[in-house]
Amino acid sequence: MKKKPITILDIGEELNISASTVSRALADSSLVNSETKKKVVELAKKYNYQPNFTALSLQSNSTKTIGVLIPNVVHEFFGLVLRGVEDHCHSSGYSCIVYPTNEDPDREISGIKALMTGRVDGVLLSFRGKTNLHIKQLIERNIPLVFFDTADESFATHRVLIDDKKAGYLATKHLIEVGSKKIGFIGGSENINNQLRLEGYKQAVSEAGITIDPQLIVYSLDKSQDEMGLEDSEKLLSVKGIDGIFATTDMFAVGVLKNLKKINLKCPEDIAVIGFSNWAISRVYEPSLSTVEQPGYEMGIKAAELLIDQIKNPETPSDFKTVLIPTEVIVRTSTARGNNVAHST
Amino acid sequence: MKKKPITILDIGEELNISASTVSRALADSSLVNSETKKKVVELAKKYNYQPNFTALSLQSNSTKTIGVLIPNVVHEFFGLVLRGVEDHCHSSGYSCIVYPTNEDPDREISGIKALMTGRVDGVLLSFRGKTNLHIKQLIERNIPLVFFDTADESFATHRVLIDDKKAGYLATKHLIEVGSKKIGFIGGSENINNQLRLEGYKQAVSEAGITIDPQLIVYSLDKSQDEMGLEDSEKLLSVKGIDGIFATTDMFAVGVLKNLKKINLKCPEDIAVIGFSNWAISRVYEPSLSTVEQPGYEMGIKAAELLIDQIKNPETPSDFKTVLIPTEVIVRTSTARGNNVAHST
DNA sequence: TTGTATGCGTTATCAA
DNA sequence: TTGATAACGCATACAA
Repeated sequence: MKKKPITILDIGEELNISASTVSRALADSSLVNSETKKKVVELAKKYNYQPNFTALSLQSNSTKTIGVLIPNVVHEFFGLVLRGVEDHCHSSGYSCIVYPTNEDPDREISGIKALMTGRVDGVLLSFRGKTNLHIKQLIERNIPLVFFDTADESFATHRVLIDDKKAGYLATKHLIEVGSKKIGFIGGSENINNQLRLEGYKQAVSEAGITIDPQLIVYSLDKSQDEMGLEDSEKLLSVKGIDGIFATTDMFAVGVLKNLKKINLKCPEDIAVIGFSNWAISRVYEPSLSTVEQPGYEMGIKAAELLIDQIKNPETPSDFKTVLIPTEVIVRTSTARGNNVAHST
Repeated sequence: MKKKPITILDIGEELNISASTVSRALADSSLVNSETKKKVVELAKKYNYQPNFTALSLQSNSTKTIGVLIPNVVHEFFGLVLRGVEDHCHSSGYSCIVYPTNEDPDREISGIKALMTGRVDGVLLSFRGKTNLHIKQLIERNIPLVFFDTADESFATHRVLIDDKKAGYLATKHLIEVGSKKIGFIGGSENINNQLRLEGYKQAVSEAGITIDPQLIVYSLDKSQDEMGLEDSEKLLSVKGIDGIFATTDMFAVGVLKNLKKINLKCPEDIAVIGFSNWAISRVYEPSLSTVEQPGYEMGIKAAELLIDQIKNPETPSDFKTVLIPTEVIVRTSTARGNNVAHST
């Protein structure tokens, strides 16, 4: 039995004035008698009047809400992105509808469809492929759209990314600097981020005059609970003389560290390991894990900022930006050897 | 320049029929001529017509949306809750507006206020205190409300919780079973969950005929990045003869394990350690950490289920349920001693 | 200073 | 079988 919320009409009736006057009084309009204004405000307070959000939206044609399609909410990086998005939204008076897609194309499509019905003023989206058609429809409807984390070049939108290739390059270069010569690459899945990180890896290896060895490059298909890629990293570690590993996620790097203990290889002495993302576990694990910072919070803030700016300035911007959030290598114990010092951040 | 989305009126004009007929045709009403129906459907498809969500909401007085006030989105447990909530919502045709409150009372209050304007059909809320007044207003407005994780007894609502006292009891009892006699308790903050877990701890200790020793009970105020409570657990470990520790979070338990290495105490041989929540890190860390499962996903599913049921059956239910999601002790290396065996889950 | 009428997009009711 | 009209709650242009 839903009790009907009080409306300006109810207030007007009780005061024998029209709804418009109530509306104006509540908006503190200068055209309204201060006596009646006072009465209205008092009554509104008494009944704890709240304007109906849906009516406001219908009339203003804006919902003050954005949609966020995010691959995973149980994830340190994406969680940070979401927190950044929400922080900026909150300070701009916006709300977020969150659609965790769990990397399922069907969920992505149904999310995009839901957002095409005018329930949000804009969309934040991590592009995972397979949804091109629906994204196109979104853009055709002129619904502001900003990509984060991954983007499709073919769409004219703002993008907020990290430079994955550069990050992969820097991580690999760091391994080379601490003396690694036979460096393995282990990636979680063959998505675009990991492909770019692999390109960076290849560039760094080539620049160092080392031949790229395909048997050192592994994509793990491990979809187990923790996705540590234990089996695949074991295989990688069996390559003779391997003395460095770049893993595209911290979890995979930890999987490597675990396997190292089993086969009695010492890290960092025998083999240096670097991960990716700077998750809590990289700080906590022993040995602590060198990694590449992936600033999710900043990415979320920036993406929300660009989106809301675009919502507020609806004339189609001619200059779509690709914002690259800076990353950096964080050196910890797992690569602390040679003339390098471990920072225990 | 926001392109106006197409409406049933537009379609009607083009076909020289009224909006009502279009509406009926789209609803596949049997009262409409199959010829015109066909035309309408075709045109709607051609223009990719989507009914305006806001108008639908205003007219039906329901938004098919729920609000979720959640303390933290960068958090394995709450992330799982959110995933569960979203999964159930998705399969019931609902969307979620997420308000991460970051434990900030102001954010909680502004979230609740935002939800009082009719933009959601119901609210999911983890009660953190200090917002009693606003929650009361929510209830007075007959907005369906379900508590998860923590609840305030004074409100008549459904609740989805774990039995924290029992969980604390079982964790401590497990330590006793593996031979611990002088057991420390370390909790992250003095919130209601931790207080209940402490009660369980006390009960188990007392039942074992051990006197409760206040110096063995510590609440850490560590608000550092990782909240491992390193300093406080160090203090606790300095108590002579301590041979078991129950930490109310896995992160704190890991902090204990780290400190043990420093002072050359062996786990589980010299001291047994059990955490709480069954986070990924408890499986990954070495030694692997015994812990108490805290089923966030199930909690989210159940909470969303109760809320949406209540939304669909608006007559005020007389029997508010308190659903306790079952928990269990997960035994790993950190307590594997005596006649116990480590399960490496 | 206030009231009336209109529109936002849709469905439902009533009339034709 | 279809159309006109009201209603959802609000803001605003126009009339008084």
